[in-house]
Parts: sequence; structure tokens; C-alpha cells
Amino acid sequence: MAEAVKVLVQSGDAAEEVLVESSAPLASVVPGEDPAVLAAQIGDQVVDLTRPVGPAATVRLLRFEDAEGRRVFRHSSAHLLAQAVKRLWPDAQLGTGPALDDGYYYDLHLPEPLTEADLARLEQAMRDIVVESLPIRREELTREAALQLFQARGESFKQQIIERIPEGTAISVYRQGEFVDLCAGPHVPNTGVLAAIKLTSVSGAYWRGDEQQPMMTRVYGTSFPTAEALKAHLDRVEEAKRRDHRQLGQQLGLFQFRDESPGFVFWLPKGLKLFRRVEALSRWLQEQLGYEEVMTPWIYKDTLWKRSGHWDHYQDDMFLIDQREEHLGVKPMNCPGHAVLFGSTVRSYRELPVKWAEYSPLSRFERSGALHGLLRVRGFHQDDAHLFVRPQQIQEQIREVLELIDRLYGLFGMQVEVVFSTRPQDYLGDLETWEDAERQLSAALADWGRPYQLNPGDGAFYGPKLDFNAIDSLGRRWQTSTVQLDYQMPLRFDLSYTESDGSRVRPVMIHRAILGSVERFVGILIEHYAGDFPLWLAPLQARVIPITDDEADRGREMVRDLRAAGIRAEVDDRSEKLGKKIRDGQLDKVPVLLVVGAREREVGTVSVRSRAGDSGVYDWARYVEELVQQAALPLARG
RNA sequence: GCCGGAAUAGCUCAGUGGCAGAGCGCUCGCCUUGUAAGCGAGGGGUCGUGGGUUCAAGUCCCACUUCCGGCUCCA
Repeated sequence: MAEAVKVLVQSGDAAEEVLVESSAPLASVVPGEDPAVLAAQIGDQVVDLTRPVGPAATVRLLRFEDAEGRRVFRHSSAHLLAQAVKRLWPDAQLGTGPALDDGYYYDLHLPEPLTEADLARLEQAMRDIVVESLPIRREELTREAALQLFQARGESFKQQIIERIPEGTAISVYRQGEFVDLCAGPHVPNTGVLAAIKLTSVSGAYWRGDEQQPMMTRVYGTSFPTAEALKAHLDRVEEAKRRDHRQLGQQLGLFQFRDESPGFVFWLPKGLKLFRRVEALSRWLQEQLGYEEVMTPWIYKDTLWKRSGHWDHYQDDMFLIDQREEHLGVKPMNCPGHAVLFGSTVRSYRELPVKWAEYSPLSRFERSGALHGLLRVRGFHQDDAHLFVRPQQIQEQIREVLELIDRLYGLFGMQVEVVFSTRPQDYLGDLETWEDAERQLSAALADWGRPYQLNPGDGAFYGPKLDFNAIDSLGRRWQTSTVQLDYQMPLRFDLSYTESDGSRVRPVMIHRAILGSVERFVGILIEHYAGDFPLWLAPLQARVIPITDDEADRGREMVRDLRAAGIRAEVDDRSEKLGKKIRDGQLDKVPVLLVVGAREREVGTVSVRSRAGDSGVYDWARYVEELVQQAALPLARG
């Protein structure tokens, strides 16, 4: 029966040809029974090592180092978690437990809420199962058998999942010891390889993400093949925590949130310096491209919002005011105001593109649970602009926006990723217009020459869009910029311009924000730089430190020199020891500390200490000049 | 909005039914200092808000507010 087949086994960068029986398990082609091999890939399918080799010509062995292998490892970890829960709370019902990018979770329905204190017990139960090194076995069953199995075990959520599995799909379960879970797999060969595990948090989550459905308890965890790798990961998490903009904002005196106005920022002087600096950059770059700034009302009558469509589609997210007879809404976006302005006069094709920028405050009534530091607020500012263009100008205008994004993010040393979302099912307008718009967008992207991710069918109903993720110094992605084509707003406001042949044509509106919310962007920058802002951005660039009170006057003089040269500086003239002032300067993350003692005062020099440490003694006048140069905006491609 | 947790001095936090605390910051005094914390004293709190249980509540219970972790949503 068994037939010998020749298989090319790829393992990491190496590949070797082996002759095996086609009925032998894939594990038999693993060189030296290497326990680091978790699963295998045949074609584009990831499978268990217990599967027979079959007619495969090429088998790729997957380890934790491979993204696919990692997912298997984390998925098996989720099963491990579920098994431990069932041991401690036999009445718990299983929901789902997928792998995440750097961990996994399992949603469970528990009779009692689980607290973080229970996590230690649960973790221990998981370790016990690791030590037991239970083999993990796959089993395929019929729909009826599967339903019966989970019904017998009282797993109502699993039954719901089975009922939603399309006819004809193989239904599989995985068993390890007394535990069995409905699962497509694949999994690692046994629980023993899940060596280093850690539960990180517990929270609630709706079954299937639906508010109408029961609330599940979601337990989050992560896992690694070795304790060292787990430690390294936990250190990275610590690092991210250390950079939390909310903590740094408090520590560095940048901004505050207060109960008196939840979701709105109190900017302190230092934080506002950052905010204004970032905003000024955006303004400056846009002015180069011929944008013009406008400022439009922030409160409008309901008639405007009804016309723009916000009344029907966005009302829940707006601050509404009933002022005597009038129904008013505070603006969550600038677009209706700009549309009104565009339509206020007769426009010629010669004027287009009209590019209006606005930095006005916007308000959105975010649900209370959604608020998160500067990253999600109710009152914010966008570096917003609307481009009113002729349909044939879309490509060149998009191209220009892409360059603007490059230049702005380049200043902060950040890369951006693009997601192109195309026509959804329920699109408005005619197909031809959509196809032309999408063609122009992809042409602009192609011209830009950067890879992008296509998200078919995820565009807005009024037009296709580009979303941008900025990647920070820890490799985290933040959705910031957005570019959206809009055919609906011009229609609703009956916008038009006169074409060269005298006909009236409807312009296309391009909504775009480069920083996105300035508040959010500042929050991202705080985390990106961990509060160690580059000199050009730092709210306080230099602090002068006189060593004794005898140099305090000289110190104040130096601050005057620095301020006259445009450097943001202050003096620390407290009667404290030098070491103390240096320490405080470092903790305040001041880029340069300028020490002046009797020696420096006598000969007109300064002892400079940067973040890296003592960097020597310089002539004062020359140093100020040099500092001014270092503090200039890094506009390399000016 | 929903689930879970939390709220004590300006900040970070201890206090587990019986006199409200520490470190840092702040004020004052002493010290006059050479690259990450000098010494001493002082001031500072309706223990988030409102109700309840108790002889007695920062502590236990309930409601509300805000924050944190998620869900949902999203710039």
C-alpha cells in the first residue's frame, strides 16, 4: 500500500531531498527530530506534523521564527489556556481563542468574573499542562458528531460556531489529554513545547464582537519557546509602557486631562510648544504647495448638517446644542463648511484646484470608553484640507499629497505604509466614475513607487480612499494620514465650475489630513521619541546651569543671549549642587545642559553636556551660533 | 455605551473597621557646590462626589463622576 515518495524538505535556508513512505507522518521528515519544528507547510497550507506526507513534493518546516510557525505556537498556547481554565472552572464555556501578532487570547463564558488575581493560578495550571507534555491530536468528524460532542460537553458557543460552518467543510477537533476543542488547526505536536507562557490581562469582550451578544471574559497571554525570548518580549512591553505619552505628558509637564472636561486637552506651555511647532511645520509645507488657509464657523444650524448628511449618519458622534428655537451642531469636520464656501460664488476651471486648509478645533462626541489620552479625544485639531479638483486632476493632486506625506514624516524619521481601499458593495454614483477614480489613484501610487496594500471593497460609500500608517521607533503602526475622494459632498451641495467649453461640471472633493489629529500626532511623537525630542522640536532646548550662586547672573545673561538667537532656554539658578541640577536636567529631558562655573565665566566659555554626556568646553559666542544651526528644522529637501 | 479594575497631599504611592502616612516637589534656613539626588525645618488632605451599614468608615455596601485594560468606534 505505502508508496515511497521523494520530498524536498525546506528547513530555514537549507533544503534537502528525502525519500519517505507517503503514509508516514510529516514529523518523519524533520531532520534529527528537531523539537523546534512546530508545523509544516505544503503549498499554501499549514498543517500538523502528525499529518501523513501524502503526495507532497515540497514540504516547508515551520519554526517559531517563521510567522506561520509563530501563529501555530500561539494558537496552541490559546488551547493550553482554555484547558487550564476548564480545569479550574469546569463550568466555563469556550468561545474562541485565536493567535495575535505577539500573543493570543481566549474568550470564555464564566459563571464568575475573572480578576487579574486569578491569572497567577491559571498560569500555574498552564505550566502543569506543559510539564505533562500532552500529545495534541487532530480528529475529523461529521457535523452531527461534532454537534453531539459539544452538546454533551455543554459548549453552547461551540455549537453556534459549528452551525455557522458551511456545508461540505471538514469539521475537526483537537484533543490534548481530557481537553477537546473545535478547531481547524493546525497545532504543535504536544503541550511540552509551549515552554514559556505568560498571561497578561483579562477584560470583557462581546461574543462575536456584537453588543447584543453575551459578554465573554477575554484572557490575554503571550508565549515563547524559551524563557529568554519571553523575557525579551516583556522588556519590550515595559519599554512601550515607559514611553506611554500619558505618563510622559504628566512627568514632563506637557498637558493634562481633568474631570471638568473629559476628552479635552489642557495644554501646558511646554506641550503647546510641541503642538504649535508640529502645526507650523504642516502649515509651512502646505504653503509651499499653494494651499490657502481658511477659517470657517464651528457651529452650524441643523439645516447644514442635514444637507451634508451628517444629521443622518453622524449625529451620534456630534455635540448638539438646542438654543431656544434653534438646533445647532458643533462641527466634527470641516468639509461642509468648505463646500458651502466653494459654492458661494461662480467658479471657473481656471481656479482649480482650490486647496483650502483649516486647523480649527473639531469636536466629536466619542463614547466615554473610547477616550485614550491624546490618542482619542473629543476636542482636537486636524491639519485638514479639502481640494476641489477637476476629475482629470485627481492623479496629479494625489501625487502631490503623497510627496507631502513623505516630506512631513521624513522630518520625524518615520516610514509610512499605505492601504488603498476601493469600491464597496453599496457604492453611490456610477461605475465609470469609480473606475476612473481608482485608476487615477493607482497611477499616482505607481508613480510614487512605494509598495501598498490593497483593501478591495473597503472604500467609503462616497469614494475610494488611501489610509496611511506611520511606523514609529518601536515598529508600532499608527493610523494618521488619510486621503479620501468624495463625489457625494459636491453633489449634496450642488457644487460646480465652468469648464473651458462653457459647460458646468461638478468638481471632485479630496479630503486629506497629513498629521491627522494634531493632538494624536503629538501623542505619537512623545512615544516615538520617548520624550527625548530632537533639538529642533524640544519645548525647552537648553538649560543653563550656574555651578554656584556667583555664576547665577552670568547664567541669566547666557539665557538672554540664547533667547535673542531664537533658542528656547532657561536658567536653573537654584542653590543646589551641580550633580543635582544635572540629574534634574536629564530627567526633564532637556537636550543640552550648559554648565558655567568660575572658570567658564572668567574666559567666556561654556561646558556643554548633551544627552550623551559631557561633550567639552566651547567658546560661548561660537557655541551659540553652532547651536542655532543644530536647532534648525531638518528640511533636507527644503 | 458595555465588561472588569482603580480613585488617599502638586506627583508617585503605602495605609485591609479604631489619632491620615512616606518619598519627591513646594516654602524657609544653612551649605556655595565641577557633570545623575547636600543638611535641617515648615506648609500641604472634606481620603473623587452623594447616600447607606456600624459605637466607630480612607477601609464594608449602593449610586454617580473620572481614569485604566478591553469590546465597539475611529483622526
